[in-house]
Amino acid sequence: MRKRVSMKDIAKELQVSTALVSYVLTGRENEKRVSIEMAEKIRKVAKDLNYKPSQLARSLRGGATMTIGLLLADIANPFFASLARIIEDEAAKRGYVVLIGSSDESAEKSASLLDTFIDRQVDGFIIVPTEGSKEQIESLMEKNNAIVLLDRYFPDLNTSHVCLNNYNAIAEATTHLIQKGHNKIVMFVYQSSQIPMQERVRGYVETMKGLNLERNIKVVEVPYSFTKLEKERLIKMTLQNDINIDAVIFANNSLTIIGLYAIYQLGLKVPEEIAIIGFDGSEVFDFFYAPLTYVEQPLVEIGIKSVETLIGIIEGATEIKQFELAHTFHIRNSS
Amino acid sequence: MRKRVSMKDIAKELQVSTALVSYVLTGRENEKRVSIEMAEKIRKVAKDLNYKPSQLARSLRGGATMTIGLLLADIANPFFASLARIIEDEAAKRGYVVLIGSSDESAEKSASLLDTFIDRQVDGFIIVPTEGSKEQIESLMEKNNAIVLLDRYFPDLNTSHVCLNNYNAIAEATTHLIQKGHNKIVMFVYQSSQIPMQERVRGYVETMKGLNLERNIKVVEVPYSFTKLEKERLIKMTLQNDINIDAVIFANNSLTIIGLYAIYQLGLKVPEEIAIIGFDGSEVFDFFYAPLTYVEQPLVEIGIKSVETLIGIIEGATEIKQFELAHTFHIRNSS
DNA sequence: TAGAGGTGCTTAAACGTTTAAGCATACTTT
DNA sequence: AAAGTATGCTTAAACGTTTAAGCACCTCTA
Repeated sequence: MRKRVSMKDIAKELQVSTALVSYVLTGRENEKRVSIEMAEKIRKVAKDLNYKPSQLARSLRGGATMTIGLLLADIANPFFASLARIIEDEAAKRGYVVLIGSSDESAEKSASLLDTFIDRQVDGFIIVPTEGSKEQIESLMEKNNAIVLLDRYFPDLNTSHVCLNNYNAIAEATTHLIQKGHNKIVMFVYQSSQIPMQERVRGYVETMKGLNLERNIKVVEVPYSFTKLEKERLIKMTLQNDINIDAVIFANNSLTIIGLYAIYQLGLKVPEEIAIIGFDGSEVFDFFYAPLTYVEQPLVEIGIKSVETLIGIIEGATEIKQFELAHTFHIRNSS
Repeated sequence: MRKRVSMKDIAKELQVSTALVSYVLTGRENEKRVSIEMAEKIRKVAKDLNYKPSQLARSLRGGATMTIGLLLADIANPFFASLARIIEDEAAKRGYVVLIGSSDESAEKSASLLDTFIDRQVDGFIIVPTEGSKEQIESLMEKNNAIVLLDRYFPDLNTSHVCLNNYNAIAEATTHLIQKGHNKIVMFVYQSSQIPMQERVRGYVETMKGLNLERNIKVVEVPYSFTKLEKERLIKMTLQNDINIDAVIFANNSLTIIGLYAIYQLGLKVPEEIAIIGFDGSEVFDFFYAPLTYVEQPLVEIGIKSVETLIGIIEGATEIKQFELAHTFHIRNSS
């Protein structure tokens, strides 16, 4: 790599100090009373030499790296990939660059990725917290880092967050199924103490209770650590063992897709033998033999709000903002 | 944010020079003849103060940022998302961090993202080049940057690259269809002068010629700029207007998925009325009413090879490495 | 006993910015 | 004519590392 062109080179060329060059190239020539002629000369030489400021030096000196650390569960998961895309675009608009990491829902990986982000001195964090990462978040908070939690949060941690109103989403789905005449509804969720799952369960449970279907409540907890095949088997067994089940709600995207494999293999008629409600949307939902009714999250809004909020904090905002955004419910053939 | 702990703090604490601290903490205490006792003390204080080196300062001084710029077409596309995941993991293993950008196949966005990468002084680039970005790559090459092209390349540019052996992949697919008794095979590709598309077309055309089916050759070029709906419409019209068509090959992932929507809407029986071969795999392929026969790319191998090659170049390798990796052909119900 | 060599440390510059402080010089004002 | 102020620039330190060069001091060898 050829030697970088630095302010020093421009300064030398014009026999002036680097201070002057800095003033002009950061657009503070008026404030710093640089003569118009000199400003022009500096800009010209900068252009001629194809000068590019070193973000590195700027960051070292100024403290800000204009970098955001984004910790997701898995970037290969379409839900997070889309979110990442939106966040990157939004961040780029504001001059920020995004470092992405995938925790795979492991607290260990989460810790190690957060450490990397710290080493890189990111200005702020957007985090989809995994189970068991509460202490990590707390430790970041103690050090006064800018943080926005995404998709999930810890109720006893006073952080900004952006997520879905999970209760409402599932409550509407449950109500819809009941109105359609289903009442033996089973819900598949990930075994998780995290708020979103809890809220989704609550949305289901309370709605069932409210319509006097308490005795029909059935929540199946699928361990996240299961392989795809094990999850599929658990779903199949559940549906086979209780033939009264006439509807299922899958509490998230990957469970929905795995669930579809299970139902497909069981050869169940949808929605006659079983109605299905999925989560987050996917092309798969369109191609399943009964196009799926599903809950859609407002991805764009979630992405933009999280970046906005984070940059707000980075720039000094102290107010804690907690967004619970509204879902969209798409009714199609599976219910 | 609390003030950072720097080497200076450690040095002050022990009344020594920062040089000594640096020698110890970068593990060169022997080489630099630091006494064992002193080394121990320094390590202890570093730990007590929870010292974290500043990558920023290190980079500024040393030149290397331990950062890779990864330019994709679109991170929200599952193919690229999976690739990104593999590349990140592989890079992380070697101490590198990855900056990701999505060009949307636009040369302008590509230029602007590459500029961002340059500003951030990435040590190397992994690039899925878009049409019209040849000059950008050339300009990077002139400045002696470490570059690996991914998925595509420019034949007259002497860069390292990692991609699929596209010719073989489509040749096998074509042969398979013909063996199954299809001979009016149409291929849908993106309008693109890029090598991979050209090679895929060549794989189809030469195979057809080789089996005396020259007059049946039909390649439909879909403009990338079309909306999803326009693409779908073009595919539908093609299949409706020529009722002799008995098989289709979709030359990439997104065309396959859009094509499936089209075929689904036309209500064609698969493979009786039309056989289908898809590209890259997707859960959708499993749920289509005839699970799809498709060409799979060796994602993991592609990802790892590209990182390996790039880091090789960063570390001084001058040899140009060009990989054309082998596909896997999955035969299922659609053909 | 002088020189060679080893040991354990320090000094100071360098990477490329930003920025507070200061210094001439010229022009106004009273 | 002295004081004030505006103009246009420079100086030098700072951010947190790395590293070449050098300085004492000690021990060995011939």
